[in-house]
Amino acid sequence: MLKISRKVEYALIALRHLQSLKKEELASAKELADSYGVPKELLAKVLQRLAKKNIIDAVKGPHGGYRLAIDPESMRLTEFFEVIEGPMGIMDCYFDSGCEQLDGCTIRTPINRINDSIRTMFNNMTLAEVTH
Amino acid sequence: MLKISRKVEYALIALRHLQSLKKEELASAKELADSYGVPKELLAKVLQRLAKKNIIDAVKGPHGGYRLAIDPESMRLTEFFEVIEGPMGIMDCYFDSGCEQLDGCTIRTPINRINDSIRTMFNNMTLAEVTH
DNA sequence: TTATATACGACAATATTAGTCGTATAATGT
DNA sequence: ACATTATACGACTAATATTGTCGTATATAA
Repeated sequence: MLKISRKVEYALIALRHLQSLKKEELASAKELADSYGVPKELLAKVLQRLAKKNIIDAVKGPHGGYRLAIDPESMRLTEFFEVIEGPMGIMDCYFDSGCEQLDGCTIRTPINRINDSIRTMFNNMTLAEVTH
Repeated sequence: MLKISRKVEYALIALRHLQSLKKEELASAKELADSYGVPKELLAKVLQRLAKKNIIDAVKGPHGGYRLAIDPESMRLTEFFEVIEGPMGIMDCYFDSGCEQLDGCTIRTPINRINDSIRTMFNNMTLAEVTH
């Protein structure tokens, strides 16, 4: 329980690396996967997602790759997590409307407290605090 | 990711209920399971664990059940989680020595930062804050 | 036009979590 | 003594989530 997923882990590792590059310099999924010993295909998917959300820029073709597109200071961790995992996980009770509204929500207050706490915490943390 | 497990959820619900009872009053696994619509067997297991760790008292036989044995103010959430889940989850990087010490730990710093944050947070929260 | 890299969906393998079942043991009341 | 009710506990199965793989399409540089 309360585990950070591999996807997020890989994303953070990759971002950390991209952050260390000179401006305009690129790193490909293959390079990243090789240097950190993580599965290339999976890492690629994560990078694609980050690219789609404009957190990183993607450059196609030979000598292509990725480069940071945002200031990590400017992105909250909650937002970042949700980019990768979609609105789930902790946020179950926030977004999951499959839960029966009636009896349930009195019962769930203790869990909501914890969710709130975690959420607040990650709302107050930026990507930079983790990757720098 | 970062989900609270059902076991923990059930435990919190049960504790919350036990807390509301008069001194010396008991609630059985069956009663609790029925009133909150959770699977009895699973809840029973969780309660047994809490009993084994003296967080609640167990009384056997007809009209038996459980009753709170500690002051919820006195128990940190980390400790509580570990009673139920064992030393795992967030705590992966803390206790899991199966991870290769060498290359790995430079790579994992971002994740460790997050782990630290979560852990610190739950260390500073008591059971009471969640169940009251 | 070939090689390299991203983009993306479908699928398979694993791991984790959730839930069930059977049986033993203890206590209560008749 | 014995039937009933409740906890204790281990083995097992089912469901779900995560992780990882594969095939194919598309863009681009040389």
